[in-house]
Amino acid sequence: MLRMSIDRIDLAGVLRKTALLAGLSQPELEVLAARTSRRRFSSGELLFSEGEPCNGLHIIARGKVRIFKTSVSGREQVLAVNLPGESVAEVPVFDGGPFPASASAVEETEIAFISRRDFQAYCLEHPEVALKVLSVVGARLRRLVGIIEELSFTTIRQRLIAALIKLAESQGRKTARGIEFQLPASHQELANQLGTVRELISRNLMRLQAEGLLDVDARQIVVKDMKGLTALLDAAS
Amino acid sequence: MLRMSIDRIDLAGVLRKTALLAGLSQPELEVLAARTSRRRFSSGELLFSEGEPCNGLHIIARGKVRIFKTSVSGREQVLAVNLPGESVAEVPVFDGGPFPASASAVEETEIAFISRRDFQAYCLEHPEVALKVLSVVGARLRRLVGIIEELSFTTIRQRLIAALIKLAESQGRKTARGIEFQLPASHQELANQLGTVRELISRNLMRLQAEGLLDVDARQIVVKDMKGLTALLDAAS
DNA sequence: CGGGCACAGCGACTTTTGTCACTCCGGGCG
DNA sequence: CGCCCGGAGTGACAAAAGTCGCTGTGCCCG
Repeated sequence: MLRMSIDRIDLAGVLRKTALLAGLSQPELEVLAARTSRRRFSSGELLFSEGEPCNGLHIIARGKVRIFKTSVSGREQVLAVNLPGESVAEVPVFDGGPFPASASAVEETEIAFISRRDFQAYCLEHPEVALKVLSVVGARLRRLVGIIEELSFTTIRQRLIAALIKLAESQGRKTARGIEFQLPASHQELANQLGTVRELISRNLMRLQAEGLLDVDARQIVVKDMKGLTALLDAAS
Repeated sequence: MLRMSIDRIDLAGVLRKTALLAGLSQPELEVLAARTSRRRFSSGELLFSEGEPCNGLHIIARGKVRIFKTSVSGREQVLAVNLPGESVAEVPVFDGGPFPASASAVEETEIAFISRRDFQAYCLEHPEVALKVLSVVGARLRRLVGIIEELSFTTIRQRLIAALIKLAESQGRKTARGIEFQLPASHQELANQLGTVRELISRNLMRLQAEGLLDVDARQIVVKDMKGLTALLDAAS
């Protein structure tokens, strides 16, 4: 019983931190929390698979979730990676259709789960929440359009360069040798995110190294010539 | 004055037929219609361009609208083609951001336009409309995911075959020679929709003809071997 | 400590895709 | 009538992407 109540309080705290529900009062959060269940997933585990029916909203309380499509030949294309406070699969909650993609936990992950009916009902009573959902879905849609743009207009080399620049800016430490950082994932996973295969990541990294722009040592990257790198992006070949 | 009132009635009729607003009562439609303005676009004209701020919802009363991205090198990727009764650019209306893509009229087109503030306010008063918007946006998102899947996993040949099959099923007439139909657009436009260039459409059509699956005569297509065609799709190389 | 495994590097190809530069054809129009 | 134009077919390439098959290298685990 005590255990139960601790869970509840905890859940309300989680819900308060989600973009979707930010700004709701404590009592309102409690109401939702009471209707929320927890689910735990270990690293690599599937939250759900493409095509399955969806019966509720997933909110990430802890961990990291990867949304992706799988091809018949086993290739994957990552559509998004979501962090705590973000929600997953908002769309099928509202249009009643199946999941458009699969989701897996990248690390040990905890999910707060609200059933479709409860959340829909809640939105009807709180139209401002519906509008929040709409803007979250909007952000998702913009990212998808961005992915399409990349896939359709750029080469893998350019996508890789863009990803490296983004990483350098967000994670990089300046050292005497240049801007240093670690690749956040295996080549395989990077390939999945950029829409290609492992080998091309490897090759293109080597090529950039040969051109003197990078130093690559396993996952450790040193950007030696940031200017040159960004220049390659603008030069749309 | 009479002219004005005819317009109003007409507008309410248009609004009633849109998926977003289906099910609203006549008086409600009138209220919205009163806040709606008309815009006319001739074939090829731009409704708006990617990156511009968005100040309202576009509902297609008549005509056909093409949503697309443009690359620096001038290539285009079509994201959607929308018909009367459908809305365009729902997302930026709600998240306040700029248009994620451009839109042009494919033919003579008439738009009913509702300002952002008016439509948002309306959604707050009628939460069920917000949910409708959500499911329309959801459908859009699903199609984008489909495009990503195609771009990431399939070759142009396969995309073309898929498109031909879809056309054959929706537009085809059975004749002695096979299933006949006309390509709905120029090779250039088809290329824009499949994310490639004109030449590849041409070549791949020729190749399918050489393989005996099709007869191509300018835009006239005769599918001689539907089975063979669908077989090529399933055979994921 | 030996084996299994995930990850990465790499050579040798094959296919696909994209680019250029023409040619051809069928209107429409001055 | 002669010309211009947009749409389409095409050959010759060049580049990018993908496939196979191995090798090497840590690392965990029995």
